[in-house]
Amino acid sequence: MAQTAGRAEREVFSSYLVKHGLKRSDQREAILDVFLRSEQHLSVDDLYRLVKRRRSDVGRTTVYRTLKLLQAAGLASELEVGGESRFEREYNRAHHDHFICQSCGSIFEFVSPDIERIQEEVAAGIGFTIEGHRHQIHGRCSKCVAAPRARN
Amino acid sequence: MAQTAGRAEREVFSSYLVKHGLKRSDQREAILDVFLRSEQHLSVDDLYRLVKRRRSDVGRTTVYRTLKLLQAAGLASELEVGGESRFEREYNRAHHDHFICQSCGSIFEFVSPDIERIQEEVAAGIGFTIEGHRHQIHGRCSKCVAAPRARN
DNA sequence: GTTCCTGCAAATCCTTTGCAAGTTC
DNA sequence: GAACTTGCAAAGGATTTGCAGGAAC
Repeated sequence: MAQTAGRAEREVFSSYLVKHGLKRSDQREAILDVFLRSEQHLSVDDLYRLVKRRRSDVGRTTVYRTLKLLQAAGLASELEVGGESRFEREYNRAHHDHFICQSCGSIFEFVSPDIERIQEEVAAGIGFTIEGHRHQIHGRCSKCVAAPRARN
Repeated sequence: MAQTAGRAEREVFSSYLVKHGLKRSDQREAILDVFLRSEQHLSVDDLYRLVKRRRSDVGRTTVYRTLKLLQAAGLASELEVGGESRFEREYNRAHHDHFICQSCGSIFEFVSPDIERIQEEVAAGIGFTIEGHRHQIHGRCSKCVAAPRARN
């Protein structure tokens, strides 16, 4: 299942490399693999540590470089949470925004066609052409509201 | 007018200092002054350079430190534009979000009660309690769409 | 006088870059 | 074999911190 889920992405990455005259490497495959299997919204360091467990000879630099490739190939997208960069899968995923719990750090995704539409209207009102947006809502998730022993 | 506009803020800052056992200083006054008079959305460096013009003996460190105080006193709030921290006046200002033109860099503010309301509804749907949010829309402003010679 | 402030330089933190050695095609 | 990759160490850029001297109260 996880294999299947990642197959398309692996092919996209392969094609991207070929198309740009780049080469495959074990490190790149390990990083992509870990990225695809892991939970969403990992920081560079999360990813680095996870990959390191599998191949102790991978350097942070390569993780940074590979993440750039994954972004360029449309497989990963970056978001910023509390001043920290995080990455999530991007391929074939619909646009969405994020709720972030200040207490436990968990991230929930949401989409609101209404908000998207109103954005367009407001933008049109001042002649602004939208190319993208970033919408993060922070607060407390239901668990943390119920049990208010905050993590920090 | 500018004087009048800033008077309340100057008093808030004074009270904040007294209340916390802190002291006034010429540097702090100069920084607050420049901050209040200048355009919105300045970077630390913008502010530093502007203050430096008036008092060449002000250090970057003091600008950083004073900005923290202004935030704590509720006079300034931080936003992040393209990986760069920027600061805007916060005191007695209504909540608003930002359009950012990728081409010329200008920032427009907007508010949509509808979006705010829908946010609350979506949040309520998953039992999330909102404490704040950050909503930035990027694209091209009307000027830059009309005259597509981009700045960068 | 005590406590707080300031600027400088040094230290962090995160990310990128130069480079020599190793891989891929 | 030519071109690309890698990891390390060094360099960068933004922000913070230690500290000795100076200012405010």
